[in-house]
This record gives sequence, C-alpha cells and structure tokens, in this order.
Amino acid sequence: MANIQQIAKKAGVSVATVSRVLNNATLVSPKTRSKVEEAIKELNYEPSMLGRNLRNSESRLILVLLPSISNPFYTEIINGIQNTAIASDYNILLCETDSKPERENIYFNMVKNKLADGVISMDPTVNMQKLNELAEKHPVILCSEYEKGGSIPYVTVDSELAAYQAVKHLIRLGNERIALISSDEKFLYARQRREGYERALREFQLPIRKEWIYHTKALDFQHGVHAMRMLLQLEEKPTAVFAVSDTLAIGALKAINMYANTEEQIAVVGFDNISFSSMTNPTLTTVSQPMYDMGKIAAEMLLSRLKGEKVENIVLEHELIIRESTIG
Amino acid sequence: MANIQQIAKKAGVSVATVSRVLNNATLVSPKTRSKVEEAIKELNYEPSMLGRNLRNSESRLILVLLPSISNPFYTEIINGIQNTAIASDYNILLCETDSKPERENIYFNMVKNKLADGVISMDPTVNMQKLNELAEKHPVILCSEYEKGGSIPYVTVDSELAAYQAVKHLIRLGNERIALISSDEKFLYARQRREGYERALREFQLPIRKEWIYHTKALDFQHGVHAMRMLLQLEEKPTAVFAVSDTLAIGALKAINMYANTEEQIAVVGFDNISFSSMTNPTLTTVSQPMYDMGKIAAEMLLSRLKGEKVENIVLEHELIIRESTIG
DNA sequence: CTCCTAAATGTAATCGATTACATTTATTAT
DNA sequence: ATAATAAATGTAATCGATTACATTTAGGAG
Repeated sequence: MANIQQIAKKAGVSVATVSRVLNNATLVSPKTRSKVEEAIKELNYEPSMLGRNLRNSESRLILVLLPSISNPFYTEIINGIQNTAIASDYNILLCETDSKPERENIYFNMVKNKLADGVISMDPTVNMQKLNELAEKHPVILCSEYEKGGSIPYVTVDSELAAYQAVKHLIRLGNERIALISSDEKFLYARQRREGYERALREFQLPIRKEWIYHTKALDFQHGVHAMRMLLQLEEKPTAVFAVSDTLAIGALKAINMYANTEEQIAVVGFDNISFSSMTNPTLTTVSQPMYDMGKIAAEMLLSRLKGEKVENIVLEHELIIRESTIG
Repeated sequence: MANIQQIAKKAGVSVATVSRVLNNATLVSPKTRSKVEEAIKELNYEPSMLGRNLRNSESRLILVLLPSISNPFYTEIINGIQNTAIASDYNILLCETDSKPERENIYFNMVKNKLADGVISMDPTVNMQKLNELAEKHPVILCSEYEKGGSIPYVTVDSELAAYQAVKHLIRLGNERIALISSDEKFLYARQRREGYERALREFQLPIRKEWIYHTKALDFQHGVHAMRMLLQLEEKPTAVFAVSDTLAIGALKAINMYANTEEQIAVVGFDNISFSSMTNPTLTTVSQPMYDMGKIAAEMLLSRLKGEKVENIVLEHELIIRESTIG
C-alpha cells in the first residue's frame, strides 16, 4: 500500500499538496490537482486512517454497545443508527459485550484512544460508573436502557406506561389473574415494566401476588418456556401473562402450547414487536417500540454531541399491537 | 488522556523506558519499573492504540463481515468467532454490509489501512473480486459461504449433501410433490442446495418441476410467507417443502397455517437450526449446522494466517434434526 | 583503584497523515 | 516595468507510540 510520500514523489509535488488534494482544499491549481489524482490512481493509493486519525484525533467511527446480537430487538435499532451515521459519513462498529466487563473495557479503551469517536450504548448490563467517566470526556448516548436522573443523554420509551397499558388490555379482556415474566430487576426497564404492571393491577383492585411474578436470568426463548412452565405448575394458575420481552413471551406461548390443557386459554402480551412475533401461532400481542426511529434519533443525538452541541433526552411513543395471543 | 511523554516526565525517565515497562521488556530495573507503574496509575494512563498501531502496523482487531444481523443464523457463529479471538487477545468488529458495496469498501479500507488485521467474511453478497484482491495482501477467511476453487481459505458445510438428505427424508415420508423455496442463485449455497434437492428427486424418479421451485429476494420471514402463499395457489400443490433457510421455512409454516386447508398436511424442512426453529408450532425439522464450531474454526484459521501459516479448507458435519413439521 | 563487561537507560528516527507558516510564483494595478 | 497582492506550493513540526543504536551506570575481576 502506497503512502502519501510516494504519491508526492510520483506527482512531483510535496506531501502537503497531496494532502490538500485529498481534503479538497481550494488552493490547488487544476493542473497540479490532476497530476496528483493521476498518481493516486496509478499507485492505487488510499490514505491511511491510522496516520490521519492520529493527527486529527478523529476516526469517524461510532461504537454501538449491545449485550448480545441474538435478541432481534436490536436489529432495527441498529439499522436506524447505521443509516443515520453513514449519511453523515460515520461508520458504526457493533460491539457485543456478552455482558462481560472485560469486553466492555476494551471497547471503552477504543474510545479513549481515539479509535472511535463516540458510543451509543444499548447494554443494560453496562457498568454505569465507567460509562459516566467515559462520558465526561467523550460523547456517549444511551439508547433504550438509560439512567434515571443521570447525566448521559438518552432516547427511550415510557416502559412503565406501556406496561400499564398492556396489562390494562389484559384486564379489560376479563383476566383477573395476571402473571408477569420479567428479567433481573437490576435493569431499569424491568423495574419500570413491573411498576406499570402493578399500577394497572392496583387500579382495578386486583391482587399483586409474588408467585405470579417470575424473574428470568436471561431473555431468550428457553427462559420464557421455563418461566411459563413454572407458572403453569402453580395451584392457582394465571389466566394471562405479560412478558417484558417478545423472546420471553414467545417462549411462554410455546410452553402453553406444550404443557397447558387445551381448554385453558392463557392470554400473552409481549414487548418489542420483533419480526418473529407475527410468525408465531397464535400471533403475539405486543408493545411496539419505534425501533428504527430510536436508533435514528440516538445516532442524531450522538452526531450533535460530536459537534459539541447539547442534546435533550427524548421519550418516544409506543403502541400496543393487538394480535391473536390475547384474542384466542 | 495522558500520553507516554507525560508518564516519562512524571516518572523521571525516558519514553523508551516507559514503553519497555508497557511491553514488559526484561531490561528494566525493578526500581524504575515501579516508578513508571506508579506514574501510569496516577495519571490513569492507557497507551494509545493509534500511536501503537501506526508504529507496529497491527491492531489486533478482526473484522467480521455479514450481510445483516437480522438472520439469527449468524448469532452463534459470531459467538464462536468472538470467544476464540478474545482468547488470543484479538477483538472483533461486526460489520453489517446490508449487501451494499459502499459499506463493504469502507470495511476493506479499514483492513488496508491497518485499522484491522484480517477479515472473516460471511457475506454471500460480497464482491469476490475485491475480496480476492484484499486477500492477496491481508488474511481473509470465508465462513459458510465460500468460493469454489477460489484461493481464499474457507470453513463450511456440505450444502448439497445436506439438502439431498433433507429432501430424501421428505421422500421417505411418502411425499412425491416436493417444492423448494430458495433464494437468489447467485449465492453458492442456494445453487448447491438446489442441486441436492434435484439429486434426491432424480434418485427416486420424481419430477423436478420449475413451478415448485420458488426464488425469494431475501431471507426474512415475510419472504417465506409470500413464497409459500404462491406455492399454495398452484393447481397442483406440493405436499412438502424444503426451504434453504429456517427464516424462510418459518414463514412457510406461517403461510400454511394461514392459507392452507386444515386437512392438507404440508411437511416443511428448513436449514440452519436457528433458535426460533424449536419455538414454532409445529416445531421445525431442519438441517443443523455446527454454527459455534464454524465460527470457532474460522477464527482459528484467521489467527493462523495472521501468524503467516498456511491453512486448509474445512468442511464440517451437519445433522438433520427431525421435528414436528415433518411428522404432523 | 582501574578496567571491562553487562545491564539499564536515553536519544532520535520512524510509522502516515495534516497544517501553520514560509516561500515561491502568478496576477493585477499603477 | 515595478510594486503590491493573491494564489500556489513547499518545509517542517506534530500526533503517540516503538525500537535500533548510543550512552551511561553498576558490578565484578584483577
């Protein structure tokens, strides 16, 4: 790979002039410019990002942290981020932390070291203290999961309200024994969705029973299956379930299919509206988050921060998508 | 962020000594070493990857190209790659090309520019000519999709054989009218799976009818639904379907559920054994690829190439997982 | 105490770009 | 034709590390 010196030599000019051509400065004569461009073409030259970044302390790379790419929830968000970033000549790097702090560290270092210009974190398991430290010196945006009262700007939805509405929907259908399949409450979204669930129950004077609240260790299908199976073994079984994620809800549907008596109709509501949720049988009622927009806005916020602008937190609208799993 | 000069000054030594401490060279006296280490701790210093990479032309970063993260097929492969890479002190960057050549270019440039040390490509839409050019100067491994007779090392499964076995399974169940839902035949895996499909049919003297071969434009659920819907509108409907990907197969199951008469039992076989495939109703019979191992081996091959070693192509074993969708 | 050798440390070039400032060349006005 | 100005180009420092080579220091032998 040729470097700028070789181009300069070949074109018979100085490296400064080559650099000017590269960055379309105006003070290059057309003649010189074309000489340089020819040399670039001939030697098949592409400027080194390393040299450039080192000098400019800018990489035009954005890190996107997520716990795991296996949850389809992130897919559309990433599309939103990516399209927006690319339109502004930035690229994104997907960083799967697998909820492991060591990996997180490596990615944080990339930012500190100017290998990346900023971070969008969607990882609920992120070390908030470290992220806050990073955010003091570098642009950071939280997407979906956020820190209440924290200083890092975020874009999210109102999880409490969405959960409240989802559970109210179940109540209106006549359900009085409504279970919650949630994840670890160290995550804000899990706490908020439980609060919404409880608010709806309280409003209708329905009991909040802790044996109907099941906490899973992870969000994949299998954990949903297992949670539902546990709920089905209770002497007083719930007639409806609200799960904090579609993956759990789909697992619950599966468990109902496999283990429940066919005459028991158990209604299920999920959260996220992942693409698979309309492929299940029955199709899944769920809370739709504007995932693409969330990603887009997160990217826009980060781009603003990169320009040194202040940004406001944003809470986007959600929507309850009613499908077969609550109709029967 | 402090730099090496500041550490040197603080510790009262030269930058060379600091660098030696950083890279645990042996020729540093214990006294000096601890002075330097203290300065590093005090100033909270972390060496700049940019400076280091520029000098060493090494980044210890591996690029993983994939067309889209929305296909769960890639999830486990990525885990395999990532765990292997991290064990050797490499990190991976996930690059979603969205099948767009511009994006591909950016990522190729990262490699040319030493921002990344090598590439594992899982993208069937990759520009093979450009990838081959890149592979002349940089380590590149193909994972899953590969180039027959090409010079880039690959790890994959025997798609033709797997498809042949899958279709034979359908034939043994008594199906004589077997459809194929495939994707664009510009992809090698699609061609190979069609060949396997045809070989099985020929072997049992069953007709190969082109109205039973449907090519989709993409691999998502919706395209599977649409394909199956088209097949159900034929006057002579197939009694079984082999789809080249689980996502398509799951869409097909959905379409059968929605549009087929309940008395028609249409058997379905997919390919990949994604985690969803055991959540559907009926559960999906499918070809299981050793995805984690494939990723692991791809990473190991790349690490070997990075050390300058030669590597051999590897074809891994697959397995037909029989579930409800071919039992009824 | 001196000399020699080995160990420890320092100096300065290097990687590949950008850019402030200096210098040369071209253009315009008088 | 000459001075003044504008445009084009060049020179060299810089970003933050590594490392060959040079130099200093320490330790041991005589």
